[in-house]
Amino acid sequence: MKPSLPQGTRDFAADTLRRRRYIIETIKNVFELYGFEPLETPSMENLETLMGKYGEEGDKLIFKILNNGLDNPAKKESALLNFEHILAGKNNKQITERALRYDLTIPFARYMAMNSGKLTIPFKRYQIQPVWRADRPQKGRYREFMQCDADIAGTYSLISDIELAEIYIDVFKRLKIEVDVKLNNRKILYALAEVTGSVDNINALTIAIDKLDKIGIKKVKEELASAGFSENNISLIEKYITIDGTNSEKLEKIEAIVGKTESGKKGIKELQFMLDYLNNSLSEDSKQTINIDFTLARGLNYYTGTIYEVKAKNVQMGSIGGGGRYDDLTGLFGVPDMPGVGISFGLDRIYDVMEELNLFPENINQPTEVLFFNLGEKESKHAFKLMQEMRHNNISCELFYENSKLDKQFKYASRKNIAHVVIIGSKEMEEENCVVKDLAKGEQKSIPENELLKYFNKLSLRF
RNA sequence: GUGGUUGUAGCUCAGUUGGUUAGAGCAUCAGAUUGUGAUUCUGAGGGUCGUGGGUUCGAGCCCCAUCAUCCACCCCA
Repeated sequence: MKPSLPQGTRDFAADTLRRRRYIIETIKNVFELYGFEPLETPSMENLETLMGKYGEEGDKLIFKILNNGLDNPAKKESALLNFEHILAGKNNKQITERALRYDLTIPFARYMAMNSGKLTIPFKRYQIQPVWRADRPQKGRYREFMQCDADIAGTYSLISDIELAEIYIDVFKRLKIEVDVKLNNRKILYALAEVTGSVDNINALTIAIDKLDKIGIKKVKEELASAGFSENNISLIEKYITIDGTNSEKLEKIEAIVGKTESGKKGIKELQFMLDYLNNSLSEDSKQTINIDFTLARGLNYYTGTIYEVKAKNVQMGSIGGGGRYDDLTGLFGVPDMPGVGISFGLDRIYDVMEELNLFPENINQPTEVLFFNLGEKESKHAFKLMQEMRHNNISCELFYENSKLDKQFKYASRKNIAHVVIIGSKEMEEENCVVKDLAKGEQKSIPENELLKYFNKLSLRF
């Protein structure tokens, strides 16, 4: 059998993994700075936990797990019958009742619903785990990818929404990625639907305007027309989506369009509140990265208030983060009145962006620091003891396993990017010293054995 | 889910309108030299041409299917 990987999945070798961990650590550190606590949930959920939460398209992209025991001959007939339901596009518990998680928000909601009595409310959790989607892979899109989520559940306070925006800014500043953090509010989108009499058709409306920066105003209008919007409404929508200026100018202009409806008023007020806080706390630089964008819609249909989306500048890539406020997430699981707000970082896309823009620090790899050469039986035994002493003092070392020719041992060191080699041959053993060579500089010196540890400690190779 | 691209040695690729034993560079391994490495020289191994069918006297090349890849759409991180 020829080994291969399932579509859209990847192995990660050391170099990649170290860089991924660098990003994860950065995100994790910021999450913890803001008081979030870690949580992990199983890779699979009951199918009914996930179905219907991500819209029709989303349901199709959920990886479903086939039940065991379907090959039981005694149940063949009912299995065939049940499979008919699957073919008809319906789910059937007898065939599949579990699925791989599609995101981290719904599992979190499920967890909240199951533990609402025990948790300290508001509950702030972060979760960094892979998710799976049965999408066709393409640039920046994988079937297995890592999400890094932070959610706050149990408060309507917009301070939590504001904190999440700050987290986006902090993380990307630390990673040195220039970003555009887009902000909108679902209530404003809803208000637009109201004033254009398309509340029932809000999905078509949001999908169309969300595409503005991709397909342009003309095509958006065409799409609206074919979705049945009247000319009057289309020109109103055009006014809406072409609003420009500074953030506060945008808020002023939107007033004229949706300011008369209840939800419009509310949405504007909420955004205004957030902006006031952000303008007060952010540095001048960071203020520029926050941008109100009324065309931002986001597909997930459980959002009800603030919505976020982050795009990297100077690179062609889908959004590298997104999130929003949902005022009733656990309601679906029988626990009412549990509002929340959350954001997600797309690790894999962040990685791709950093790779493309060359943003990873040089010294991110922490290979072995010292390689002890193997120059024979007695010599290696002696070297081994010295090496263990170094290891116990947190210096990562290796001893070459075979007594091979020196050039082979040198090659191993340079291929593994090991900075120093220690050579102990019979001469050195007699004289109780060793030769330390810096491979990058090509310099070497003789050091007494008992000063070896001190020597490397001084170099303080770790960062 | 729809459409297209690509798949030849460990890696990057070449391979004429179908025509004998499928090539190169790099890498690998062995040997030649030095108790001190990215140099040089010599030699070697390694491919059921993604997989399975078909057309043909003959297929790496043509046809079909399938798997994977990259990309666009849909949607999304």
